Amino acid sequence: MPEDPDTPSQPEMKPRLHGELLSTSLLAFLKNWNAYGYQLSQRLAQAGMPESDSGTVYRTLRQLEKTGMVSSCWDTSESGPARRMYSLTKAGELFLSGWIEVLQNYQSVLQKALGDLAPAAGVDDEPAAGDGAPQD
Amino acid sequence: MPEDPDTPSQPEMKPRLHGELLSTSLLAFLKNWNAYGYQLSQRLAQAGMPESDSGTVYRTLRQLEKTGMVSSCWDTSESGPARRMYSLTKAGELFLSGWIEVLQNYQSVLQKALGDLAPAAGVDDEPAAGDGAPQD
DNA sequence: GTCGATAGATGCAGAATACACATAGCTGCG
DNA sequence: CGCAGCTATGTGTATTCTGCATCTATCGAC
Repeated sequence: MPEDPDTPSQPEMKPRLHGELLSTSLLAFLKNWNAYGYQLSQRLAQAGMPESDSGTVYRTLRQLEKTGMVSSCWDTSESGPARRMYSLTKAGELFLSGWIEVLQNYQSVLQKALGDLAPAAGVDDEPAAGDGAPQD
Repeated sequence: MPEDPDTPSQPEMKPRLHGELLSTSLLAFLKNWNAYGYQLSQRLAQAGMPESDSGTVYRTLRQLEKTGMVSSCWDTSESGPARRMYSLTKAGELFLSGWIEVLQNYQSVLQKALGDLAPAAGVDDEPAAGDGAPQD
């Protein structure tokens, strides 16, 4: 399909939860709440997150298990298909807390940029690097 | 590479900034501040973000331009190699503000989960996440 | 038996990424 | 000059990740 000058075939830039956003969201849910994939997938949607592919959720959970962030076991106590119950490991907690600084910086960057949302004291034209004056 | 039973070859789960985290960080920096790739790459590190591959930063910027989020032009006013100056477009601003809701939910999820884990920081506490505690 | 909901997983094509490397302009220095 | 080192932007490529469709399987209702 040739591209017309009138119809820009720009790829959509719609928000989607995956990668580290998804991983950390899952870990966060598991912090105080053991759960299984299907449940987590639904909570994500209920929490107002952009819709995630359930296949990706399951794969992400397995990968988190492979890296030792979570552990799982089958739960057949209830009727219905067996569920793989996940729980956060020590390593997962550490990883999660390590992400806090990253996320806080990230939030800070975004809120500074958006000015009106951040109740910060002063909004400068220059981006304050937070840790100090950037020297070139 | 075969894995030795002695050396746990678990993939490292270190925080890394890419994908939408990287894209939105770059857009945020450009909100009030026109800049070029090398500069942005350094600001990212100065802002406390995990180190990002500069190649990825350049490619991400080009991709953001392709999707109309930013625009660029060469700057040869200073001595040294030419710089590709980027500036945020209207579409970029809209996309950025559209991300705020996602981010607020994301922050809310993490902050709820991390409540007791997070180091004491003067982060604004705004529990407006719609639902309450997760329950079965 | 068939339908739908639950619960988990995989195959595949296309996209994104990390790492190494390439290019080019400029500065300092012996 | 030659040459190293920094600035500034990119590319090649193998690997990984993602979205979508599809598949298995259990259970209750009809």
